[in-house]
Amino acid sequence: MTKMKKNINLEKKIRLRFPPSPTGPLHIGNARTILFNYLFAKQHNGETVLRIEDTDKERSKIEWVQDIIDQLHWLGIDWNEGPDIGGPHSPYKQSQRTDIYQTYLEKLLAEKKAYFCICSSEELEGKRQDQQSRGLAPKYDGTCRNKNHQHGVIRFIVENKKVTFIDLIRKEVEFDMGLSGDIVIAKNLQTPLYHFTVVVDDFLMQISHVIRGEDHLSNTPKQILLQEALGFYQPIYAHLPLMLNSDKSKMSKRAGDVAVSDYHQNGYLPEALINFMVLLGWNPGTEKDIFSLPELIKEFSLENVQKSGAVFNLQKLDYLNGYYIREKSTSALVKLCLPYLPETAKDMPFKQLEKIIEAYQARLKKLSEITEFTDFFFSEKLSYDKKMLGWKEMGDREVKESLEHSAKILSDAKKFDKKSLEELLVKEATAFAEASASQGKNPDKGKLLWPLRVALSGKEASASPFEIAEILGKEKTLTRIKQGIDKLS
RNA sequence: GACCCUAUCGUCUAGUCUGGUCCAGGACACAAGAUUUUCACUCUUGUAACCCGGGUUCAAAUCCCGGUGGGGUCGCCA
Repeated sequence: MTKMKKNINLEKKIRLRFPPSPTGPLHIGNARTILFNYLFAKQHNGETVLRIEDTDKERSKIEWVQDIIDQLHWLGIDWNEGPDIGGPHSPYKQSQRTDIYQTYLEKLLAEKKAYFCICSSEELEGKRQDQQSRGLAPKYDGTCRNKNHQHGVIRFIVENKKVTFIDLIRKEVEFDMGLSGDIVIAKNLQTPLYHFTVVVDDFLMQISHVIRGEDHLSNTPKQILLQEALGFYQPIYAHLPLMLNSDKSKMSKRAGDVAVSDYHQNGYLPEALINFMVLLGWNPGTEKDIFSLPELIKEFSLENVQKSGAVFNLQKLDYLNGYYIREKSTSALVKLCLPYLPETAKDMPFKQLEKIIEAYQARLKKLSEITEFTDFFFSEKLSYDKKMLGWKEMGDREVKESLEHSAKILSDAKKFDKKSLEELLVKEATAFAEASASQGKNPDKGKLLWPLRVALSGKEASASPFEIAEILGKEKTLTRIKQGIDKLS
């Protein structure tokens, strides 16, 4: 199909992993990485594994595991194996795999490929600062390497050699590991650390491709050395460009909305978020820019992934969200908007709610905006300044006449649906403008329609008076016009 | 600081491999106009970029060299 396919080892099953760390709610950058993994796996008929990387006991919390699962489901992303559904490589939480890691840790120790180190944090920190101040790369000096200690943290002996690997996005990358000291792979036999658990699990879970953020690029050679020491195969790597703040710094360091749940709660649609995230670093090579998840599975390609970081641009997300909101059926949108509507909305007939939502569908960028847009449908008394009732240069007297005229024609109206009301009011508005215009050539329909609309909505901007009047019904419409008139006298 | 990655409109990007069709295309944002009682939608138009300096070539956004900028990593976090 694509050139990409030829690079893939077809003898091995395509298996990708989603490895979030439950130290907080699912991060948008992580979600994007998972999305790319998901698309790649699906496209190649591969399998996906959700693996919870919770080796840091202090920072990991079960509630975040649930958030990760919930938000991924909300986005429409699923997996073949995971802590929630089990699978042949259970368990899928690293905190439950301590025995497995211990076996491999002992193997490394026995083969003298790792050793115990008793250097204190303070000592290490002092040496690090000293090295930095002398312009050297901070690296462990190997004090404990041949001391044969029987306790302490476990360090892996990093060979002094060059490690080269192929990255699917960046081609060949080379690191001189002589620049790196021996790395700590476990605090003790029961407490393994990231580099070690990743390598062991990727092997045991038979992961074929590791697609992750560029921040892991310089971690890769360490993990490759670990794979070699353990006799594991090497997965195929692809490092994605990072998601950036507007100041171009790494997005994970930003304060503000970085959790998928934030976007979820603020009324963004999963379709919009998916479409937005994939466009941050990937392009289809065509001018198409609207993609559903199934389309992405077909068209995604690692070859079209950008090499440099991408700034997170909220305006584009808003645009996409507005687009997908407009694409929704009205009834579907009502259900989505319900959480943002007052309690009383639940007592309202569904048909009525549909009319309200329909009137605002094109104006919505986020579901949450529906609250403010439509609050006047759910309150009895409107509070607005009487000055707002006047259109352009109209004085109080003129506004009052206008509203009284509207009240009269509306109370006489036989039909109260928006189409009939529009016909009736546009005709009347034209006549009203012509009658009151002393010298104006173009009848300004605003003279009748603006005061009416403001009296009904209490807002500078709203849906048309025809739509609002239909939804309000005759009685309420006339009451509001009366309330408007009362403000003027 | 060392190492690694990277560099096209304000932002996301196409084009770079295989130099000419690119006085650089699309999208968001912005501006103007049309429609319109308002806002929004929709439509039309516009502003706006090849990091810098050399070189190769008839010709460079595209190839080469050298700078510079940005990012990441250097943890008993992941």
